[in-house]
Amino acid sequence: MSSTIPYERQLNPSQLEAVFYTDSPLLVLAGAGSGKTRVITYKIAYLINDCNVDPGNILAVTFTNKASNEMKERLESLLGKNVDIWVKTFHSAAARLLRIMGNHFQINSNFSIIDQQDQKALVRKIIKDLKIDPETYKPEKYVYLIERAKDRLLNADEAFSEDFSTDPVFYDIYRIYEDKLEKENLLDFGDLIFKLIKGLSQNDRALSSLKDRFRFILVDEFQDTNHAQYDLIKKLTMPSGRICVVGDDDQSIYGFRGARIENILSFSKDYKNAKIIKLEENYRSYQTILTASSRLIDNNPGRLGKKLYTKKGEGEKLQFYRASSDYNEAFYIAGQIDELTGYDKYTYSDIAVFYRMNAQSRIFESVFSRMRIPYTIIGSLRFYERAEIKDIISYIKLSLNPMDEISLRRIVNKPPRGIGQKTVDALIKVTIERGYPFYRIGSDLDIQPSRVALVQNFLDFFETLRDRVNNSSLPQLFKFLFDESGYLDWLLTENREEKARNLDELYNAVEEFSKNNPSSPVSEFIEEVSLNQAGSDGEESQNNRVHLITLHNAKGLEFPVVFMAGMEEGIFPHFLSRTMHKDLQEERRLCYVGMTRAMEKLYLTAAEERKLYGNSIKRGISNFIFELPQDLIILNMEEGVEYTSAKPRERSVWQDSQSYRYHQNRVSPGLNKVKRGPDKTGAEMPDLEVNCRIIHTKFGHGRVLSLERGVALIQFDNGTKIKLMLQYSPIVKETT
DNA sequence: CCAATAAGTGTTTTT
DNA sequence: CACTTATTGG
Repeated sequence: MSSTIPYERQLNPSQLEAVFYTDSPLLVLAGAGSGKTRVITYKIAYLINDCNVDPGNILAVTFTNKASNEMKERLESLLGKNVDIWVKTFHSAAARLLRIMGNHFQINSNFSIIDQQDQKALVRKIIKDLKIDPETYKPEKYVYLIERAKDRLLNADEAFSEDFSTDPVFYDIYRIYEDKLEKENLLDFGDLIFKLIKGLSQNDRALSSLKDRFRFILVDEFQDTNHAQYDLIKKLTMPSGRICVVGDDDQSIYGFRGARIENILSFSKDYKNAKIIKLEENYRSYQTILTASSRLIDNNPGRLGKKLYTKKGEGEKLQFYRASSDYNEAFYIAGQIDELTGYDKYTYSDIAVFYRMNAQSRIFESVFSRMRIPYTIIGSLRFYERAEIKDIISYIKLSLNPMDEISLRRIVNKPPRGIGQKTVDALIKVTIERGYPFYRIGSDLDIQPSRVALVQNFLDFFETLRDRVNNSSLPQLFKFLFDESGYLDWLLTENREEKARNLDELYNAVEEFSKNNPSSPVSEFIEEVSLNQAGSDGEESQNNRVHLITLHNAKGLEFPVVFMAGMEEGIFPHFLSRTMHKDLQEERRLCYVGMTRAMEKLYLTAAEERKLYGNSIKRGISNFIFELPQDLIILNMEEGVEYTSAKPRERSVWQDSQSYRYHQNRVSPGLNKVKRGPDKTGAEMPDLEVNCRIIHTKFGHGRVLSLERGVALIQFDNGTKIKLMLQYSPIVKETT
């Protein structure tokens, strides 16, 4: 091959086959760590470089914005030049297309995009307006149903005739919801795909021009596509068949959001001449990690089945640790991190702690900062979901789309302007009745005389803002908004300095964006913000920190050392995974995903008692632990803590788990006692004094009673008095 | 209309 | 626990 890219040197035979194969639709079944992103990237490069495909004719779909940025970067370094190619998420691609061609199918192209918070608020309002009880008719439930209906390409009427839900109220709510969005020119996430498909199926010309434009489509993380997304793909690639999808049925973890693992199975039915290539060589983990995780995932029925192998060798056994409390669990992990970074070759950034829910990150934050372990939280408090950020963004959304009631309500009285509920209601009523943007409404507005001037003030400000939106640079616009709206002053007088700091960060993001996209209009920034729920990057560049991250967010990443915390029945697998969408299997896949992120060392930890939402609850060890090959696990635990599975009451939850039966009352024989590594040497003795408060990894909080010759007598808060040799004890001084 | 306080509530994962 | 929503009194 006369190519400038050394494919043969950088890809194995199966990968090469996948990259070069273009004769028919291609499904690449790529196991964890088998280089699937690499395959997609090289394939795109191959198409451009060696097959003379115009980059503009390629559409590559990724699962997150982060992934798409990464892929773009890799691609550019591979081709050695900037390429104008669409590497986007389904949602951002659809949004962009709707902006461009929406006018062909009755979509006003300055629609704004609402997020889940807004959806929920809107549905709650609808429920209240219907005068039914939000207790029994929970907004979350209806948001969920509406989203699923949209995935299935059903509007309210269609859902009704298809008998989509057994709940009759749902159809009323959905209908009103649809109506509201339509009137206010708003689209939710599901609409982006849904409306595009609808438009395309009613407009042949638009469809064929799009097919002509995207002559080759590649989809990453195919197992996480929903019905609508797959439908869109089919619309665009049938009958041409120029499509390549890459996925792994074992890593499908977004079923709760409509992802259909079956899409992988359907692929070769839908595309009759599809070719399937499996990638089974893993380049990431040692064999032990692969063996253990395969055993776990084997418990899922109906898998396509892959046998991952590695040439990296056996590696170490997994470690399991059970602490008495969540607090001690965090301390144990902190202690291990100390050792790993002290004696071993590891740096902080080699290490990640995974957990099931964001709420679990708190305890690590407090323990790590006390133990001076640098950390960064990925994706938790999502930046663009913070109230102050949404407020500012809403001002701009409103100026771009003055019919946006949600945004208007949001900001009309922030900061306080003397415009209350009644006045806003009147304002909106007229807006909707007349169909005019509200700012054109003059004196015929039915409000208290004392409010007229106040409303006028607001409208005047808003006029100026609209002018700025059109005529100022992005940074200027935001500066204007911060200052002239009175928002920043309001925050400062209210003593919300942290929020003010967040606005600074927003300003940085704005500057960054306008530097990278000098010619982009404001609306593009807003769109990026609306679709990029993941939030403030930039933190990512902070070097050498332990990553704290949810299992869902961990997909696609890898770390030399991984801790999976909270391996408790009810936490992971989460107890709601049964009621909401009875999917223990998905939880198991999530566990599999977590485990296969680890390259060298994998620690699983659990607490006997854990505080969640205010009260402490005791839970058994996750059944996932018992599904692993026990001979590949080194067991450690705090004294007095047992290696047992869930309590009977909790266990009844898992009637549907094939495995629970085997583990009833299982108690491990001959455990290792708490094993402390060769840790703290004399060099690192804590500097304590009599009476100071300390924290001990194992025993918790206490106070120093006496000190002599490196031995401290400590009174622990739980009543026990113990003499400890400082040199060997996991003690730190309490710093609060 | 608004700020402060009380009450209550729901507890996963995210484009 | 931490957050949102409802109520009250100014």
